[in-house]
Parts: sequence; C-alpha cells; structure tokens
Amino acid sequence: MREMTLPESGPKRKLLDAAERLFAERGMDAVSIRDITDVAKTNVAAVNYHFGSREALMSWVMARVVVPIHEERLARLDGLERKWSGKAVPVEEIIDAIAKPIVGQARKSGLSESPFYKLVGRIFAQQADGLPKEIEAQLVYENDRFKRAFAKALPSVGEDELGWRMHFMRGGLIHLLTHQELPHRQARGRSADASMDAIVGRWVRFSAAGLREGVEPVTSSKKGPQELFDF
Amino acid sequence: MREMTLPESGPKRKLLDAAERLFAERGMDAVSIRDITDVAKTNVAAVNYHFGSREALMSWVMARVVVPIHEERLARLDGLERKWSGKAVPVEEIIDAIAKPIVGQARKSGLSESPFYKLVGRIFAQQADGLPKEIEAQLVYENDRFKRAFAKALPSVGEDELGWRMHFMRGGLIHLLTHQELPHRQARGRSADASMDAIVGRWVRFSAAGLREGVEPVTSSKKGPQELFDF
DNA sequence: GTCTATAAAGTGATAGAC
DNA sequence: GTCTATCACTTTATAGAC
Repeated sequence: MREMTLPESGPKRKLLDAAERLFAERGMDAVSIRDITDVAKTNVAAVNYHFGSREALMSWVMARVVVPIHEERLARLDGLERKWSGKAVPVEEIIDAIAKPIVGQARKSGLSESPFYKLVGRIFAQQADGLPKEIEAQLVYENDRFKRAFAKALPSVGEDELGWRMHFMRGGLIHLLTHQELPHRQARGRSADASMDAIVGRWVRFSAAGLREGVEPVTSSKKGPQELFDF
Repeated sequence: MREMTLPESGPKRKLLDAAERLFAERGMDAVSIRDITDVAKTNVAAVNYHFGSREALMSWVMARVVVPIHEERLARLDGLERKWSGKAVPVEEIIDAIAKPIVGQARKSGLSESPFYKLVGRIFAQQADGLPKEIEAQLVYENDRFKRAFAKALPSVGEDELGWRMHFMRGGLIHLLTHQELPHRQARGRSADASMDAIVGRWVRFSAAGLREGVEPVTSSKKGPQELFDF
C-alpha cells in the first residue's frame, strides 16, 4: 500500500472531511470555500493557508477517495492472477475486482452510502480530470492492467473493440453510482434486493455479457478459428 | 411532430443559439449570462427580458436539443412495431432506435459534432433535471414505450432486472457521448472506423448482449446477427 | 423592445494583526 | 498557525432612461 501523506487529525483533516461531505452532497462546482470553512469550523483563510487554493483542496479530496479504491482493485487483480496462476481470469471475476472495492470503501467512508457513491461516480465521470498528475498516472496504469486481463480472457476481441467495450462498461457503472435512485423509483417495493451489492451484481453480469459479445462459449476445447471482425 | 413555440429568428433565437453553443463547449455551469449576451450580441438584460432567468433559458436550450431526438425515437419505434406487426422487435433494432436519432440530429445541428454530443450527453446524464415539466413527462413516456418493447423481446427478463439493464445501457451511451475522445486516444491511428456511426454500432451490440444476458438463444429458425448490422 | 447603470450578493485569495 | 478585514471581481437580476 502506497502511503499518502494525509493528516490523521488537525485542521487539514477537518477541511478535507468537510469538503468531501459537501462535494458529495452538492457536487464539486456548488461548494464555496466559505461553505467548507463553515462546516470545518475554521476561518476562511484556512483553505488557502493549508492547501494553497480551492482547486488543490479538491484534488486532495478526490485523491483520498480514489486512491484506496485504486489500490484495492490492483490488490484484487493481483490475487486473481495468482489464483488462476497464469491462465486467463474469468471475465466476471475481473469485473468484480473493479466494482467491489467501491462498495467496500463506501462502508469504510464516513459518508452515508448514497452521497459517497455520487462523489465516486462524479470523480470517475470526469475521468480523473483535476487529480494530481501522479495519481492520474496510477489510474492509467490500473486501466492498462485490467485491459490486459480482459484481453487474455477474450483473445478474439480486438484491442480497439475491447477499449470501447470497457468504456461502455465504465459508463454503466458511473451512471449507476450517480443515479442509483432512478430505477429504484420505478420498482416501487417490488425489488427483490435493493442493496448496492445486488445492484452491482446485476451490473457485473450485464457488463460481462457485453464484453463477451460475439465470443463463442468454450464448450470443451478450443473451437475452430473464429476470426471475428471487430469493426 | 409536436410543434414547439420556438422562434425562427430574432433575439430570442440568437440567445438560444449562443447559449446552446456555449453550454456545449463549456458545460452548463460554466456559462454566465454575460458570456451568452456577448456571443449573441445583445445587451445583458436581454436574457431576463426574453426568458425571465438564466435557468429558464437553460430549460429552453435543453428542450430544443432533446425534443427532436425524442420525437425521432418514438417515430422509429412506431415504425419498427408496424414493420414487425405485433411480433417482438429484435433487441438490436430497438436499441438502434434509441441511438440513431442522436447521430441524425447531430448532423442537423448548427454545432460541430463533438460539442453537440457532449451537450446531449450532459442533458441525458442529469436525467431531464431542469427540463420543463411537460417535456420531462414526454421522456418518461418514451422510456416506458422502449421498456415495453424490450420486455416483449425479452420476456424471460424480469421487470426490475430490465429496468437496471436499461439503466446500465443508458450509462454507456452517456459516457460515450460525453467522453468520446478517451478510447480514441488509446487507439492511435489503428482504429478501423472512428465515425460516430461505427462507435454507436459497437455500443448497440454491447448493449444488446448485456440486455440478453442469460436469455436462451432462439435456435428454431435462422439465428445469428447477420441481417442486423445496418450501421 | 433595447439599453445602460446599478443593486445586492457571492466568489477566491491575501495582507497584516495577533 | 489562526483570524479578521478587505480587495478585486464576478454573478443574476432589475430599475428606469430612451
């Protein structure tokens, strides 16, 4: 685990917590420095003294949310690759390693679940824009690791096609995180299991099917040369 | 086609055009009344005189973008249901009816393609939030029509499950519209066809596979996706 | 209808007292 | 380190002249 130099307490920590809560509740653009210092019970100058600017504070907030998810994802993927020792990891398990860390971190977070998911979704939606360069690079590495895992599991899917399918998949996750409440409203009380785990499970299966589109199911041994056109 | 009372020319039209362009280029939150009146070459009071408020102008801009797409979607769905006369419409064709109108309207729009797609994506992302109530109701109706069409094609998929799968599907489309450039960057020059038509085609197939997850393929008559690729 | 001038409130950032 | 006071701007909206 890379250690981030983030304070355990003190005013910096109070500002980060306050900003995170407000960003989650209202969206990044709708929170002023004064809103943050009011909640953190510091003076208005504290943000600029401790972080240099509102922008810099925003970066730290995003980093603090994203980095643990990133690290848990890589740890899970490492684990899977060890478990399957060189062989391709099944698609569903790879996708699981993308989604589960979000649910896990939501519980560890001081925020309630729904705002936390919205915050994470918004951060992923703007695709790391505004994150410190160093962390952006980590996310690029993460994306590459997962892409290679998928490529191994789906050798007949061309590289460009795979990139797009991962893009669509990610979009589904972001929409789920930021607008969890919409399908819930439609399913008035009927819903079998409304927990995030269940919903994420639906997303995993949906995405796995999408990624596998056009790929012949492996019945017993390798089938004939497919030569799928990947438009 | 429902006729909207939108001016063909004059200052109202100039303001709508300017606002649309700026919203598309910079995002809804990053455009001030002054930015708009500067581009429209009117005085600052014009927005409030003609529309009452910045918010109201925003609603009109969104409506003007969304309504033609909405109407073309319904027209296409009507056409498909006529064509298949009561029988279930194939999933790919329904999804096509969701996506194609966006590409069509992009060409009719005065904006260049990329900003137009971003604008549409952002409007869909906030799920009609901020739209006039009347138009929001139209979108709810549209969603219901498409959901019923999918339900007919996929009778073994439960209603809640279908709602979630459509949600994931929509998320993929939104992400595609708002971040079209990301996978393009990965595929440096290799890409076979980078047109929006081709990308939307990829999304249609991805989504169809996701919607069909767990559904037994119909083996009775000619199977396979042969005649479905009309992109 | 069009325009200027201005109100009233908010913004991020900072100088300088303590 | 903490805080107040304030700067220099920007925001939406509107009153009132033309």
